Amino acid sequence: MLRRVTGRTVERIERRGKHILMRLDGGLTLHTHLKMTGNLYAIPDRRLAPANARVILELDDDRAVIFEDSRALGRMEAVRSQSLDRLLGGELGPEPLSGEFTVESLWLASRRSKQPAKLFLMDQRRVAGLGNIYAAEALFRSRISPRKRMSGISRERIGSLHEAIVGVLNEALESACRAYAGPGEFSEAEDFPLAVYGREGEPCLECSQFIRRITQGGRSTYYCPACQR
DNA sequence: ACATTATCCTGCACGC
DNA sequence: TGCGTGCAGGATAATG
Repeated sequence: MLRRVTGRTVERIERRGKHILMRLDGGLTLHTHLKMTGNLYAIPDRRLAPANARVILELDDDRAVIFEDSRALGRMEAVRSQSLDRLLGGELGPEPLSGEFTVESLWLASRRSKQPAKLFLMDQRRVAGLGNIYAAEALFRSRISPRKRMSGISRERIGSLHEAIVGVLNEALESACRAYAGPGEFSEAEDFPLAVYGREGEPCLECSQFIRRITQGGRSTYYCPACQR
């Protein structure tokens, strides 16, 4: 598959949700999803490529692009841009930090969804790019129970949910930038302080009630049973 | 039509 | 100490 990218020019690099798109000439796109443990970065000298690299893309100067993925859940594939864009266009919701993600659009989508709030937020067709951690944090901030059926949430709460999503993502982006320590390297304390995620049994920062962990859609959800209704 | 579960894969936290 | 077991995660396929 990577044979198809040899000799191509990278025209530009884009991102849609959690998808990284390297646009190549000839209508091809090198499509990468990092999943949990993937890492993608450029190094100034291809001879410095780490031994555990899954993919090494040698550029025409000395540099190289490295794709690492310790748990191997990530994907990198070369596909026709046209079919990829059609796929992502249909499967991905609005970019949460763009103008198309508004209180109104979230409100409208919420009206026709019976999904529990947590699963709604994790559903990439609803909002692009929200994962387990930030979905839980956004729900905590807007005081919505992760189990709450989406269509049953008030207009006012949807407003604060929208605000919470944007706020959480902006803070996450900020801390990621702060933690950036060179190509492929991030310092400790990568995340901003998390209020609920990973804090099962610890006291809620707002009310001291113990944070609870439940399973939704096969994944852990953390929330405060007192603050979130 | 919907919801739950298995699958991919490996590092890590456990328990004995 | 060292081994084995099981779980975690995002997305999708398969099953109920």
